[in-house]
Amino acid sequence: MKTKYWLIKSEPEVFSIEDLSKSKNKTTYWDGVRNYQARNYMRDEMKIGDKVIFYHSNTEPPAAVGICEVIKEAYPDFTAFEPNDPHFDPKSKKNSPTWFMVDIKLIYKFERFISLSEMKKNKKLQKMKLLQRGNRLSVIPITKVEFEEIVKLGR
DNA sequence: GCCAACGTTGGC
DNA sequence: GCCAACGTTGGC
Repeated sequence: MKTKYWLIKSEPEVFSIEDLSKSKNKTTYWDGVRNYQARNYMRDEMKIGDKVIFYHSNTEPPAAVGICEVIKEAYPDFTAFEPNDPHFDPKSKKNSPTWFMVDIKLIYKFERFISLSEMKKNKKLQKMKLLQRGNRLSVIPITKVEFEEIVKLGR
């Protein structure tokens, strides 16, 4: 199975890479994806061993902050079933869930965060969907070249 | 099936 | 805090 590469967004106020670093086994379930396209990527294409850039959105500055690995493939996002959860979705049923999550484990946090503006200036990263206008997806496929370029900058 | 209204995302 | 760009909802 060929390794795929992804970029996932999180608002650090909600869940930051420091939070992940402090989590048990540096592992978390990636809950709360409520967009069909992002869900399809997670549910249908994310496989164990895939590599993931962790990105901080809606903060100053927005930046790539570390790398993770997929350690569990898609299973139902149980937060959609819990009425008190901010991600509750009454349309998602336990016997036919709408929403899915994967588990990711931190590989390491970057020594140097790579800001969005730095990525915009980088020739090798120009085609990333992250940089395209109006992009709002929280799970974005990237290429191996893009992944390795960001890792090189952030190491 | 169209599309206006509304809600959310996320850079700035 | 603003607002452009989207996605979703629901009346018709």
